[in-house]
Amino acid sequence: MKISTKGRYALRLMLDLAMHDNGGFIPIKEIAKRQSISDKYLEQIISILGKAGYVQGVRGAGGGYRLTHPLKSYTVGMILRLTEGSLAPVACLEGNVNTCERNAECATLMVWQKIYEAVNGVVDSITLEDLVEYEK
Amino acid sequence: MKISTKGRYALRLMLDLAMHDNGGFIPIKEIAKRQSISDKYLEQIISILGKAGYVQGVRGAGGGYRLTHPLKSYTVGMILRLTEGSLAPVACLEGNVNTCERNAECATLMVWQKIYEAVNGVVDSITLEDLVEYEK
DNA sequence: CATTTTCATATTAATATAGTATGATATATA
DNA sequence: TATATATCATACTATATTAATATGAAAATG
Repeated sequence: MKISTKGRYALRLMLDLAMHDNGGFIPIKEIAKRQSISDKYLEQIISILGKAGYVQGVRGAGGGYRLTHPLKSYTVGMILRLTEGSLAPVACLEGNVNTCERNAECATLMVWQKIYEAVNGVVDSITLEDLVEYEK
Repeated sequence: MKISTKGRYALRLMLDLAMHDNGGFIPIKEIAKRQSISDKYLEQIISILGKAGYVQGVRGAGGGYRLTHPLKSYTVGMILRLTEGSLAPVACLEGNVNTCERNAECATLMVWQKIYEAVNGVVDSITLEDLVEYEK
């Protein structure tokens, strides 16, 4: 039941971009240094965020990344789901297809559903704006 | 953010014991067959439950396992924590020692704490009795 | 054209997961 | 007492995932 470094770093990355946003572009190396995370690993992670349109990257000297939307439009859930994949505690709650044929009689499924809803409730109710506010 | 087979099987195992409780001992093989789980793997899992006193095992012909306490005294949280370990979404929320020196300034920690509390809230509020009721 | 930075992909070490496999020990029953 | 049944205890293993590292191409700036 752990969030991997990928999701954790992605959140710290987005929060770092939010905290240091001055309209310009922030190089990954700066963030990596501030957050004490491998810059090459961060590159991979931010690439996911870039492809989803959460951040914009500009190459070359003076380049870097910046957020593309207002802080309040990023929920923690969006960021974690993008980088971690589904936050469902079991695979049979994922996607469209119900792979497990025991679903109907499965009492434990109720447990996983409730955990799922509880987690979603938390991550979808917190935005980057909240985190920036909190950090100040 | 997945619950492993260990925790999932442990819960199904306990629920199976609860559903088929007739005062006597139920062999692992029976449960394994009903639940379509490897009996040798179940043996390992129930051994953990046995050491914690959640079930009692009796060897030999006519032997097997049975629950040691009333259904309502087993929460899903007890069973999952025992088999999965802590349900904390990040290691720095675990145990007594705060390994991470960033804790004080860490805004993301707030997120993990809230997830942790939400998950605990769910699993500690559901008992085996609830699951048996639900399955009927 | 030299430097900076993103962008893209391949490789790898370490760890965790999900079991199998082997066999000893205890109990009931014939 | 022999046989079958079942727990109990460990050792082993295949596969997948995690958490990076490594290499280098492409683009932009001064």
